[in-house]
Amino acid sequence: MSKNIPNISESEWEVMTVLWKEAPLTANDVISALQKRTDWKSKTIRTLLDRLVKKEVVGVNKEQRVYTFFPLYEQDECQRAEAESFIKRIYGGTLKSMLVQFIQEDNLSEEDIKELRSILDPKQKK
Amino acid sequence: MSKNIPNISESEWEVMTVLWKEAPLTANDVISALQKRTDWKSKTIRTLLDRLVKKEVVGVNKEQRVYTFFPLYEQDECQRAEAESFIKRIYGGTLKSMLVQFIQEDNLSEEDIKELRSILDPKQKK
DNA sequence: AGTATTGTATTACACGTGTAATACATATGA
DNA sequence: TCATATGTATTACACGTGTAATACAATACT
Repeated sequence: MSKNIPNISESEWEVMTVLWKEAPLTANDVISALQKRTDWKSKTIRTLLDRLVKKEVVGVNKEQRVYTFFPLYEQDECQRAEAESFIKRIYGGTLKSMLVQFIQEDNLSEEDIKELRSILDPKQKK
Repeated sequence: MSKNIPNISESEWEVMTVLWKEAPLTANDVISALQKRTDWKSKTIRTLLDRLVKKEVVGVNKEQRVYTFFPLYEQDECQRAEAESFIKRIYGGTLKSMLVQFIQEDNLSEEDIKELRSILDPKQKK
């Protein structure tokens, strides 16, 4: 079982996606990447990075004068952790009830449904 | 399109589930219901109720001396709103990628998958 | 009628988060 | 060598949330 992953706030999550795409990166690398998508000031992003380090979600290499940062958890495991707690909180624990709602409320196109079915299919012949 | 639903915090969500199950209820009703599942003090629950009222997620009837409370949004729409923002935040926007992960990581039993497939099926013949 | 009880209203306080600014140290360029 | 730029460290501050406690008002009991 994966250990307890600290909470990652919404803004922090943005930072993580940058590091998950590529790491290690310097603070400036992260700042450049994020400033393409957000209007955060560099100091703000720096704060987020520091908080992630303090939370031990991000590691830092201080051997050079300019530090480099890298994720300490895989994106998958963080997503799974978030998904589990989300589903428990909002749907009482079952992914199924969530899916049911999505389907019933017609938020999925025929296309989507076809795709979902094909994702499920291979599992059949296990 | 459903209007903008205010943010409902984790604890507040607990309160909402009580009101969604049955409403209107007095504060004491809500308190009793929640104290079966949590160890919150009555004052705490009262605060949560008041905050929900202030946020206009819960309505209150003050015609009697003892107020009664009731939800102003359906559970479904709140769930959908949460789900959408969650999926966008964590999975880049597609329910599919979330499902893929769940399936690939073997977090679904054969049973679950069979059920999901049967939920998807009826839609086929639309 | 006076007091205890029970609801409602107001206030509290710490911690996380969003959103930085300021201070400090070191390397770099003039 | 001194000023400047650039990176890191520290500090700030408001708002939401978790978690209540205290104050106030009206009813109910003695």
